[in-house]
Amino acid sequence: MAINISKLNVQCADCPIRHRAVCAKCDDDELAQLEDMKFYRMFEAGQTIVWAGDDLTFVASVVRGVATLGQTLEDGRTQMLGLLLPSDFIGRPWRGTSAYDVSAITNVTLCCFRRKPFEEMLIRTPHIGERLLEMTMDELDAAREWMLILGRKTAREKIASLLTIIARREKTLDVPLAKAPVTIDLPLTREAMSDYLGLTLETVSRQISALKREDIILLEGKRRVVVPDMARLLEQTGSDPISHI
Amino acid sequence: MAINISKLNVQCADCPIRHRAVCAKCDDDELAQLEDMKFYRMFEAGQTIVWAGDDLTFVASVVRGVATLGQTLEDGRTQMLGLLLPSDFIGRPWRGTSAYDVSAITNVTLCCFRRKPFEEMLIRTPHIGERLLEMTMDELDAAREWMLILGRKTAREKIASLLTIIARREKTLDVPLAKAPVTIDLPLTREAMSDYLGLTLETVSRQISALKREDIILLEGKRRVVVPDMARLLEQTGSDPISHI
DNA sequence: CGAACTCTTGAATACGCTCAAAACGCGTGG
DNA sequence: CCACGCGTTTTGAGCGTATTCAAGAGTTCG
Repeated sequence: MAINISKLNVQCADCPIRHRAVCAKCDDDELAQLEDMKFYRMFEAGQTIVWAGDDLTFVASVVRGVATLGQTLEDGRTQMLGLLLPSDFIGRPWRGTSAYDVSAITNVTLCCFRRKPFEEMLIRTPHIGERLLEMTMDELDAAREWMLILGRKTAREKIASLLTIIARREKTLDVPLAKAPVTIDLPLTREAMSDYLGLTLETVSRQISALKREDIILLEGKRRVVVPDMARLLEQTGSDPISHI
Repeated sequence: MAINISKLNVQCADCPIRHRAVCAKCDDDELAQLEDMKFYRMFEAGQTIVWAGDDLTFVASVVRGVATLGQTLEDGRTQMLGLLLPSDFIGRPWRGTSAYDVSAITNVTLCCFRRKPFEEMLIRTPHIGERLLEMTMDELDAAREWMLILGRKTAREKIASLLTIIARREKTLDVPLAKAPVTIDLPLTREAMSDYLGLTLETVSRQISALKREDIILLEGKRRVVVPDMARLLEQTGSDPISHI
């Protein structure tokens, strides 16, 4: 199922996520230990990486590609819980099964560690735990930001919020208040957006059409959005609360 | 504003949350250091502990009482993000301002640490970081569970989910599949429930009335709910996905 | 007893959903 | 190169759930 290239010799030092992933704070010696443990796995767009409830014998960092974290109700309703971009972490130490569905939406490369050895290293290497704590707290903030969006925003505000959040992530530059046009490449189908926002795909489509009709966004193809004036889009988000760094 | 009893001499060894809070893994020596740093603060029901955006110079554990974590949109819409029960942690190390509103809904006692000394201790005391990581991951799971509820569940399912979650927390006993009646003391007003569930208070009231009409729950006063058959209530939750530990 | 809350219930409205059909985009094969 | 098919997206019409607005009942406390 997964293409498993156990020991493809990629040097951690050259790794694109070296300074943002769970290993970010590691010194040379610690990195060497991780280098020794790691193995890569690749998944094709559309493949499922794990199902909720399945055994998960490894933890991993996303090296390349985009994956989604989601949950499904028995009757098929689904809710996306997060986008996993390069450097994001998959799995939970000390837990043997995945609580969530994880799926590759583009081709994905993971840098994996078997869970047990990783847990042991986590105990004896504070640098890893410190970084993992930071990352987990960031995830928690992101999840709570989504709770506000899901619980209290209208369909239009949800769409505008999604666009600004993806824009914010693509350009790590912070809020471009300058009137320069911003281009957003959506890694998501309309359906994936609806799963993220707790809407139907028809509602997503309608709201995007409406934003386009009002010249707040332009479409280049279906998956590329140009925002001529970011400030106007931000007005449509229901205005985020005190922007929490 | 806050009643500040700086050095009320309560021994950590006798503390009701000794084994669940951020200090749970600390040995005697580490505990002595915390003992030395800590100070208590008390807030009365209804008081705000911090506003989103305000400086937060301490971190704290809830010792007694119930507080809420929430966020507010400019136009006044609010979303509750979590309930803070005894042993839960408030604040984020390395961050000087609160991202959220924190309010006491009953009288609350906090065990506080000034942020800087706590951060220093966090670095030199892995036990604290390990426990904080565990707790943060639990919070993240809880937040994601709420995302599913907020995004995909109907009003009735939301109410049933809230009741089962509070029941689950009150009795740390796991799912009482036995047909024994379960009593739930709601620490929340209808409005607080609506803030939690992303509904209006009228909808909350109507759904609770409906569950009562169908004998799925009984009310003893407004704030006490008796569930004669937990299984029947669980059926109303839209059935949680694969119950994740 | 009255004031201030909290909670319940009703009636009308609106927003997003469901069901349905058609347009678009893109790769494959004739 | 065009025809075909499949998946994605758009758009429409009607419906249903939760909201809004409003009034009244139930509690608690000075």
